[in-house]
Amino acid sequence: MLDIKFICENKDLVVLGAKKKHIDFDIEELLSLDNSRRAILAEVETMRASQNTTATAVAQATDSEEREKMITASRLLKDILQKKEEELSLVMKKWQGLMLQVPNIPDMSVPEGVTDAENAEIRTWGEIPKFDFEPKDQVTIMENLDMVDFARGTKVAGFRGYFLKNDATLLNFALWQFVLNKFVAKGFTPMMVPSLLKKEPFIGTGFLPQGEEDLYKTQDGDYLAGTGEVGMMGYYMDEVLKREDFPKKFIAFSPCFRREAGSHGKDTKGIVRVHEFFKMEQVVLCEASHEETVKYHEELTALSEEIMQDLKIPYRVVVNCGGDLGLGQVKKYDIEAWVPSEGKYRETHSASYFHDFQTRRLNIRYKDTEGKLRFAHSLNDTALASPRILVPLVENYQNADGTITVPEVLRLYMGKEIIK
RNA sequence: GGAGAUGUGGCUGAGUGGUUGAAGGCAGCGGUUUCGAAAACCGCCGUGCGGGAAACCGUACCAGAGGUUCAAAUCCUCUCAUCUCCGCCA
Repeated sequence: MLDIKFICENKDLVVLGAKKKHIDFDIEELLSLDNSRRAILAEVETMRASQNTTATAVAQATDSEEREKMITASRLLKDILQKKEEELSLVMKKWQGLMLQVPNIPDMSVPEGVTDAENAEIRTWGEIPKFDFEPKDQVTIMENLDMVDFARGTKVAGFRGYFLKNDATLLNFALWQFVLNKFVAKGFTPMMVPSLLKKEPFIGTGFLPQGEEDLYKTQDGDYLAGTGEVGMMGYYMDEVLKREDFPKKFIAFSPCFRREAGSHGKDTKGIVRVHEFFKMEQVVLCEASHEETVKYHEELTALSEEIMQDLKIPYRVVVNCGGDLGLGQVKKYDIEAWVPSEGKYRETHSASYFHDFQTRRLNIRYKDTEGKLRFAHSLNDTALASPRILVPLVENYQNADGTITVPEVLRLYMGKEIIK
């Protein structure tokens, strides 16, 4: 959410921002609604003031006739006031609905574009492996080694269902432990966060109301989160934090659930796109300063890259184009890992910052050096998402005989060097 | 799931319809005193929204949502949370 005062004063910026994100948004409707909101509010408050004055006078009145007169007058005004209040509440509801639709303004450095095809590569890392044999794809490799069971996965869990087995399970736990240790060593607070959540943190983080079709919903009106960011950001909802405690850095582990409503035909084979997976997410809250935000954005991205470098998986970093940004995101980098069987890079990490878009909705504040309450800034970035990460891992590490070499950094946790 | 109790500001704790944004205490901030500190004393000390250049004015907020009333922290209804007991359970 943006500040309504900011929207009023920077109409052109907001319009250009929405355009760059290719999000349809009628600012004139909001601005005119905001005018009526203020006008009606002024009327209501004037009437309330009058009622309050009368109530005080009634309480102090000694003359009973005078008293009755005042009560009658107040009764009359009450009806008019109630009608105005209803009008105000209707306008407010509509106003709030529109306010939730205003997209955050993308950074200057975000490239123009509509889809992820127009994301701009900013760097690559690692050598694309040259196999002296025909490299197999994730499904073949893992099924041959009895690491995954899709047939029973779909039997039990339906479309996109899967079981990880044997060394895939061990590999997964090795990855979690490796990543967790790294982030704890770097001062991040390790968290296990809930995924079954009330709607407020979803609205707060920007996943609702727009993204509802991609969320699973319970019969109690709760939703399942598609990322630990939702629960982690909700953690400090409606709180005032200490400025001295910034930056707050978390590494949040959680199960993630996505309906993949918009991508029915995509990635139907394997474990790239599944309804249920696990993720460690980096989440940072910092002071409301663009410079601070940019600093941490680069830092978080570098940490994700460090994991890929430790794992020695070739990747590239792209800066996402305007059309590929979410409602609240100001700027986003994706890390894409090389997938040999597809001959291209596939997204494994995503690092975004939001300025105070999320914290304003979540009401997460702190006192600045002048004692003024301000909304904090928030950022998040994937540390590791699994099982997707297994795809580039097993494909890049496959051997001619069908075995997989375990990345060096995982051997300690995995207890073996070769998966065969 | 059943029974009961509770929910007031950063904390503690008064307040059962009328000038209560809310006594008192603690914490915090500023000052007097002191070489400095402690103690003591004095003052300040919530947030959102609207208006205003500002001082400030108005309005709303006593878990949340509705209702009764000229007037609600106070009365009524529902919801949520916490605590105690029982049941169930990883």
